[in-house]
Amino acid sequence: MAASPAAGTGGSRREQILTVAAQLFAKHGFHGVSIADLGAAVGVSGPALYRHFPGKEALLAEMLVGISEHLLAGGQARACASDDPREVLAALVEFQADFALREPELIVVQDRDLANLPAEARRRVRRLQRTYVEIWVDTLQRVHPGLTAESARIAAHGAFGLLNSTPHIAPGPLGAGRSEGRPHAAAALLSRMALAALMDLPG
Amino acid sequence: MAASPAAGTGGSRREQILTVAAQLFAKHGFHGVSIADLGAAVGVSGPALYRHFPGKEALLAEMLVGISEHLLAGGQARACASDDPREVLAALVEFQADFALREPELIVVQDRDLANLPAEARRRVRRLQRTYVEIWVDTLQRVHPGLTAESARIAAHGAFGLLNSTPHIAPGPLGAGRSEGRPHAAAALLSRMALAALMDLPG
DNA sequence: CGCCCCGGTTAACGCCTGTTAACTGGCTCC
DNA sequence: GGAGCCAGTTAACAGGCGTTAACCGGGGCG
Repeated sequence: MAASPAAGTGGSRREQILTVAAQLFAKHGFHGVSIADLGAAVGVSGPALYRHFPGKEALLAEMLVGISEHLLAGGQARACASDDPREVLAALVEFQADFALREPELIVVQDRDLANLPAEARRRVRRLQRTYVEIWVDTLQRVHPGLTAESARIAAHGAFGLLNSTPHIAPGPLGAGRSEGRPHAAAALLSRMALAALMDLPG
Repeated sequence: MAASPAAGTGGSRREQILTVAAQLFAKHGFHGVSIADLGAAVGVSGPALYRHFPGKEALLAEMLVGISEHLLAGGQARACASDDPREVLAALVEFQADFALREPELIVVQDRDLANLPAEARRRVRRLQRTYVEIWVDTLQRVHPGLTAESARIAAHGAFGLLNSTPHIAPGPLGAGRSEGRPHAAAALLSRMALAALMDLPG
């Protein structure tokens, strides 16, 4: 009735589609993946996807809005967790690094296919992203009192670029393994770099 | 005869097409721009482009190969310009920052639409990129003797992500103006961040 | 038992796109 | 002044795409 079927798996088909779509979109781009491809990848064929999503763009919208909301929520949680802006900054960096390393496909799709969203969803994602960036800007300005907001914004975007470089790492000894247990060496390295860059700012 | 027509303008139509294509591809993605759109944007209509390029993919190929060659050439020049690895590193950072700030569309297209290249061109671009990265890796290892090649590669990609974040900067006081004369404050800020990150590496 | 909705199928439609064909005005060069 | 190429044009084609329509098996429930 009100509850989704198979609550234990959490509406598995929908989530399976979103997961697979993220991988395919990351590899071939939104327009490079057809509905038929997507269906084939989850084991059904073609128009079956319309039983779960009203259209291809809606699927992308749900994916990108979900990412933005997740990042914003995580950012807000870290921002409220401490009064020391340096601690907050370190937590933000670690959070972003962890996400970027765990979900590189989402990182790729988010900034590559934003333009393919329908206008309304695009505005929504942009707003969420802006709010997330403002958390970083505020924190940076509290760490560096003389820093202008413009400079802080550039620095924040730079840090994102640094931390989100994970998709460019060829799978190898350091970056390898989706194993979530132990701390990744790559995440540690990138976090360290980001903190060094962000602590050295003028002001 | 052997010389291209209008050597003074350097085959202006071809270059105009490439420039406009870069802007459109950066905004809408390779598959999001039709040949007709492209023609309209340069003032001709549709199939006229086939007088200058054998096809849409070939156009993209020429663009991406050109970028990779330009970056590699610039990188090799900086690498040979000094014996002090720190000076080389600083020069590499400045070179990349300058390019990223001057040609943000090319930055976007290069890593977003690599997958849309025909196989042969893609391999060629990948090879050029790998060679460019190796310059950075070598330089980093000379600055930090204990650094492994894997770590250096991750650090290099991270630095690229940081420096290439320029397309995400909303046009504003710091990032504004294609005016090439005075040094951009944004470029200086990003270069400083990148150097701080790269000098702090372990090893 | 029979109803009905959920999630799937295949067939078909219409649009858009890359590409080719056929044709044409103008500029250069002999 | 005519030949020929260069850079355009419009018309047409074939293929692929997102989307819709029509149909159907199966499991839960009254």
